[in-house]
Amino acid sequence: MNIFQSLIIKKVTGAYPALKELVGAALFENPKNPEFGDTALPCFRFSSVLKKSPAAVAEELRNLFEEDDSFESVTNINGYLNFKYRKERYIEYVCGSFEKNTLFNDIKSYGGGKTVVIDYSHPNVAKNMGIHNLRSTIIGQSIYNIHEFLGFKAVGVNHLGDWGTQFGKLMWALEEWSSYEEVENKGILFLNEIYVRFHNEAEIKPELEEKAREWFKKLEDNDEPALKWWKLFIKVSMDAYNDIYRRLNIKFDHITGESFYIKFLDDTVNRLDERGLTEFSEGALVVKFDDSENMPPCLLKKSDGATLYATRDIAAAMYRLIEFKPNRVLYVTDVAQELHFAQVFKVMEMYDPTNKDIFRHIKFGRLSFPNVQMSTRKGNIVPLSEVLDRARDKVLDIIEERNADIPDKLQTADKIGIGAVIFNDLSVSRIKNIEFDWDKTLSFEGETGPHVQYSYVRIMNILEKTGSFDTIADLSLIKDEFSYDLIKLLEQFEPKVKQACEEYEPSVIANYLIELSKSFNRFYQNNRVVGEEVKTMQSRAYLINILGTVYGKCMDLLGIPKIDKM
RNA sequence: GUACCCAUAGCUCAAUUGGAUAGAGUACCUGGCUACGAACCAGGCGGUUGGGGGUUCGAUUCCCUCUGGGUAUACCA
Repeated sequence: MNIFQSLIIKKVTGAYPALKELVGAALFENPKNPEFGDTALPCFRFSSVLKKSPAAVAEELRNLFEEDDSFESVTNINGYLNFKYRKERYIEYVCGSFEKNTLFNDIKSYGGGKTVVIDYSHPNVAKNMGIHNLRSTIIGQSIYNIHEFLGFKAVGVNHLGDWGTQFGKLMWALEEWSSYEEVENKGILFLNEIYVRFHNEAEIKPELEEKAREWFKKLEDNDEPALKWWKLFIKVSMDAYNDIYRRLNIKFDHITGESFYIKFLDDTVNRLDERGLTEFSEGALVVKFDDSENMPPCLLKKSDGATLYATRDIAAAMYRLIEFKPNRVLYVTDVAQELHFAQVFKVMEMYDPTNKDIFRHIKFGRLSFPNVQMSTRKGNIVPLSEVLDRARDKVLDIIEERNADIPDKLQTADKIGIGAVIFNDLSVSRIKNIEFDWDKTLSFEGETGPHVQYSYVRIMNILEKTGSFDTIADLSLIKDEFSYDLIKLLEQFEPKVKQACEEYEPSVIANYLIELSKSFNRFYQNNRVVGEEVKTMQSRAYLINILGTVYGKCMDLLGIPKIDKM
């Protein structure tokens, strides 16, 4: 809420105390048609309290502002009370709030240091990171960035899939067909090949599955050769993952695989036992839910006594509660795991009712390639590194065509490719399924990553050319509608970032970035900065400088690389 | 079978969380570079918000139902 809106509320509740309970920030709306005004107060909800029609209420309230010189006009249209701010005061107010980063400081206290644990990316060791890992990784990182910016204590967790019989398969296969050195040299793609080959052979010779189980048992028993293989898998995998994380600017505070929680499993099951939550059903140890939950039971142990995915996630959840004392724990995964997390969270709540509001499944829709079925076993997943390389190469072609003389072409192309891939993902609501489309993603026009980066380049070029100056900009020179629209949009920065945080929706910021870009480009078309009369240039450069800060921050929050020249 | 999610312009998506004449991009058709970068700007075309009921001052939004698509559904993760 800005100072004008505070003033409106103060006057309205002063004159009509009965409205006090109804009036709040949520009541103000941005008029659909900017001709109406800068902010609007819908009077529909007041009408029942004051026993008058909305239009009559609006008319009465309008009279309160007859003498008020904070507003250029106050009009009553269809039950909406529309306010036009006194422009120069509004401009001063918005620009002032960005001055010396006071607004940023205000935003940064929003989280109040509350701890939010965010579990994202979590690739499966020895498996190549594919396009299916992409969404979790970049959505998770963006949510992390947003929380951190808003003053939460964000804890990024990479929960590696580093345990299970698939490692037994690899160990047996490598002992037979390969060597430690070969794996070390050829890396993770080689492990994928071996994995596929194992499954092909196992279709003919089912006894191989038994061999794999034997090797996994060796691993569970800390057998030295098995352990050596396993450690190699992790090293080779992390090398590959870190390459991608570096390119995408992904960071974690804790990297702990499933194997880390093995030692807590017995204790976890015991705790649930002590609360009387467990029972045997069809030979398996389960937690059953109330009928109203409409969920199948959560399996803790198979009939053979082995633990399951859910058991490990419950153990991990309990560990995180103790280790991080979080106010919230977010799991950024595919929507397909909805039931799994619903079960795990319910078990956590049954164990301790105060856990009810802590855990959240941040689910997202499928990202698919046209005509590609994902299956690691068949080996036809699309490796993420190849996607990024291909994006870079396609961008490189376009750069050669349009602007061949920029420096660091390869590096720039990589950043544009990455920005394109990230923006393509983050610009739509999480829940939507996305079919990856090269042409759409790498298009340089319209609502795309390259376009967002291009506008930033233009902003920065202006600032580079105006240089810095000591004199204070004369804001009264800002009068045109394009600047004013831009300023109104800049005021939205704080609410937009908060909304993105509350809804765990980076797309809110992506869409805001598009709005900023459009508004800036209109400004750019109609207002020159460089070459104008000094005072005018300074006032415009001042505005563009604020825009650059906000724009750049939004790019940072999404993880879109910033570029000087493109 | 059951549960959850999705359905808005030819296509990809928004819509201030129940508000004003449902908005952008793209595609298509016009017009604009002797310019701080035309990867841009201005204009045009395009809608029974999947169908039908209901709730109310007001529904793309909430409820019911039907249709179409997706996901999950006990010893994989």
